[in-house]
Amino acid sequence: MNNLTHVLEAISHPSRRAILDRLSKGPARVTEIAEPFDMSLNAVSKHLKVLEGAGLIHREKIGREHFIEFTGEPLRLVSGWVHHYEQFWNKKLDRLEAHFKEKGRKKP
Amino acid sequence: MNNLTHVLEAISHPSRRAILDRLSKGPARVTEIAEPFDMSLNAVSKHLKVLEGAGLIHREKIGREHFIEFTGEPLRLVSGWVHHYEQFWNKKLDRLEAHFKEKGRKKP
DNA sequence: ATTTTATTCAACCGCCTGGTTGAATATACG
DNA sequence: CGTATATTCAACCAGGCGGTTGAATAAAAT
Repeated sequence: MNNLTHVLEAISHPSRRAILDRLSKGPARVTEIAEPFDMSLNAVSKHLKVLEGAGLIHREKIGREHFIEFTGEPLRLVSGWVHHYEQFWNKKLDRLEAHFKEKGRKKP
Repeated sequence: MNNLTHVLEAISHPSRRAILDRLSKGPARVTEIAEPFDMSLNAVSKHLKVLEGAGLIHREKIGREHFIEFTGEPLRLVSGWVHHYEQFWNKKLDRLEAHFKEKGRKKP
């Protein structure tokens, strides 16, 4: 499974997006991250593992505490993928026009 | 479940992204879409239903044939979501700087 | 009218996911 | 030392996902 798939699967879960949102405001320990959620610490720990697997967070262990830091770079993949389709909603282009624009041809 | 979640789940599967890629080049019937894939027609039909549920395709039934057309607009949601995080990989900003930029404060 | 074609529906299956609880591990604190 | 804290590991479970096959439906073709 490629990296884009990993990243998309990771961010497709609302709780994981919420975790990323939290982390985008600064690093935090696992317990801190889990605190506002209505689920067990273990569940959050699992979500963090998924995010880590997608490269969206980085973990620094200091003593018994794990400091989790957001790593936005993999989202570049998502941005790149979706960018290909921007022509389909920008400028009210219809599908066919977008197609020809894509191919670099003149409009029919 | 909100719409962004629907869209992200839909595009997180490689086969569905491949289907979207195909459809971005022009509409097609279900059988045509399924042809290049190494899976049953039924499986493709299910994938199309997921994409339809996310609003990423539109279906026009003409006789017994279903013409499937790509609808890029829901990808706007993805673009918008990921846009929030662009600062984390653009301009080599580190996390903290990005944080302060986000808040509109001066750098420390 | 019969047959072929396009598509979905329904049931089934194996596997993964997202959650739980309880134990294990490792570090910090008294 | 013994105990409390931070985190993960392991086992379990319900439910959904992605796939299959076979039947149903509807339209076209002969």
